[in-house]
Amino acid sequence: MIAEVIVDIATGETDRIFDYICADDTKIGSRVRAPFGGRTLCGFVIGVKETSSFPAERLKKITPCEDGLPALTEECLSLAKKIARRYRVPLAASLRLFLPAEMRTGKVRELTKNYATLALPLEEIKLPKSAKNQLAVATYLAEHGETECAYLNNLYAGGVAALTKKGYVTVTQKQVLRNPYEGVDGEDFNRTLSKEQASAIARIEKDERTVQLLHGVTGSGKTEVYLRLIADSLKRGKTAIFLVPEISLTPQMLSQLRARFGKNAAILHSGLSAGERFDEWWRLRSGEAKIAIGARSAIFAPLENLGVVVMDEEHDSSYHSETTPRYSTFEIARLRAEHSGCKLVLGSATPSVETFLKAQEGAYNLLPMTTRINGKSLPEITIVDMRREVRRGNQSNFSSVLKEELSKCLESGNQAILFLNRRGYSQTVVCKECGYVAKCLSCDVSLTYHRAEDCLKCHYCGARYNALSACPECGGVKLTYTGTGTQKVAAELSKIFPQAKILRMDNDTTSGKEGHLKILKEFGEKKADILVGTQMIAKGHDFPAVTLVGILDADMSLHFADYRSGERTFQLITQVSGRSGRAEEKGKVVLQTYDPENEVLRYATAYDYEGFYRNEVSLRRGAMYPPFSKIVRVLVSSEDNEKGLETLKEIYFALEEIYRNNEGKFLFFNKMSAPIKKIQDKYRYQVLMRLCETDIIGQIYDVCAAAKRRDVSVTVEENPVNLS
DNA sequence: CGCGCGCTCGGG
DNA sequence: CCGAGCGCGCGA
Repeated sequence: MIAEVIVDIATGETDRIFDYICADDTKIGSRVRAPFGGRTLCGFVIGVKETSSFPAERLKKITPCEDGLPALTEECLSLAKKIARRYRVPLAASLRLFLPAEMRTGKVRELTKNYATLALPLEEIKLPKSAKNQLAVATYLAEHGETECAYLNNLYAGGVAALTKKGYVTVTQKQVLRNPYEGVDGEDFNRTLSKEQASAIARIEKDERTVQLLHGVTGSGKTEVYLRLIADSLKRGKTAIFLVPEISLTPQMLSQLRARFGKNAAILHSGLSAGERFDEWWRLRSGEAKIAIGARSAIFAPLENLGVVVMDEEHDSSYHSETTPRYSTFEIARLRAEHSGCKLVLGSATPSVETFLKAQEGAYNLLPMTTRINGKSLPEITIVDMRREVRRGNQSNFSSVLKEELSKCLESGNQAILFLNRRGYSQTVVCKECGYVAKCLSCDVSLTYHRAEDCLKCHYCGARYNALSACPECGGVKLTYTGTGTQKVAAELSKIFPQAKILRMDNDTTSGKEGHLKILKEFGEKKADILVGTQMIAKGHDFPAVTLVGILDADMSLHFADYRSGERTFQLITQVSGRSGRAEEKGKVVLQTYDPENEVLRYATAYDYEGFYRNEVSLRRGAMYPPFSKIVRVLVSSEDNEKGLETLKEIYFALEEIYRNNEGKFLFFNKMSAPIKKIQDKYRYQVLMRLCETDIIGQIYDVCAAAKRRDVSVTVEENPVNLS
């Protein structure tokens, strides 16, 4: 037999089928070891046939990997082909999405444990009286049967080894699956469904459309709807995928899922060790687990026979892949749902404009959930005009209203969260004499001062520099630190409220993969009174004692030159406000802004999503922004400036030709250097386009694929999330 | 003249 | 992606 093999080298040149001689029982989708140009590579069988057109004497033989099952299902294979075509990546690159990384590197293997059994009946085992441990082991085995060696060795050191040597005990190796959440057991609040929840479920089941949009206010009980749909799917003998944003797989969430679904749920997330992830993946592949839960990559879970796909917080930016292929999780989710003939359920309190428009047009089924489960109203949001504060001589980050509310909150023994609406919060170093700004040598961005370590760091490449005592340009010593960071806010805060315990959460304090969970846990246990942080603290954590949320600079994200800034600001405010008043006491939100008349802020403080949406959609339609067009950026980057420029030019001329031939399909076409001209020593250039007809996107990908060369990376981004 | 490095090509 | 093969530049 001949196997058609894709070797696991993700480059254009090797992106084709290689024929190999294989055993008759070789299965499509299985992993193999393939001799390839002097070395042995991993490969995937994507087809089998009787004969090859390649000269028979040059064909080599593949050997199977002992996986038990083909790693790739037929659906995975056909999806991988679609992805490779859609994003113009080698098939090997799209196949990789479907496998846990540890499977390819071969670093992680099955975990095996040794088990001991008695080789002879206990009566036939003759031991000297002094061999206490051996006697004890033998007796234990006679009573309990097969037992893990590690357990016995712990109790009776050396016993097993001695018995084995004498032939009284046989030891066998067995594969065991690591169980990452063995200890996690939560209560299952098997709540009775509210009328609204029940009707949402009924309407989803009845509707014909693939995509269902649950638009529910914070606290309306969307999660319970998802869990019921997943449980229903299991009852029908089917499987399910449950996607959540990157950071929301909190311990609370996990214990709830564990309690509800037990071992039926496999959890795939970055917090797992490589071995654990490997085993969770195989539990899904083998059918032992039927629900895959995880962030965006869980959409590639090796499940067959899907009954439902759920995408919680549909609007969340973590669903956009940042690495090639830059797939859209939604697109893939819909393909999988369509393939299995099941529903794709999206949920959000603040759906993306694009999704909501589709729902309004009837392409998706819109399911509103407007009442909160606990019957309480949402916290009241007070807008504070910071311009007036400044006019009154208040230069600090805190308005008098916020200070007052903070002290009230602290007095009553409650907790507060202060939110800085900005990423990469920066305190830059500026020389007052010559205007010098400290910049990274590898990236074209200014450095951020970190007080705790007394150093300067680059937030793009992570490089560290010593703190400056004098200006390197003019030698001046009058250096100032501008901008506000969480550090500065926390410091100011402890001056105003010296008795309060303050916790900080941002990229610096959350080193280590579980760093932020630790901080959240501490705060949840009321070990601090105030939590100061960036976006990270906005996501669905439940802190019952929090009764005050302060948004220090609500309009920061409005000033990004990005068509999505209004949408993002609305989502952020809604999400952050949801942190206030989760339990008995009613919560408050103080929103500080320099632009109090801003429409987005007005709609957000009124919790008026539909108002915001109508306003936003008419703005976008007027300006022909997405979803009424598509923004495409081609980003060229290279360490070699000349080579990069050359590639850019080639791409630009080819694209220009497409532009000339399809003028009606373009709204905008421009070549420029990227806003950040250098990142990690790579020079960056871009071509920006806005398309009103998207059928030429394939041609754009083709041009970029053709221009690719050594040492130059070319990426195509559709509606990019950040344009740095 | 010989070796070293950089680029091109092929791999089943 | 990686190794083989070959061309050209430099040093004794």
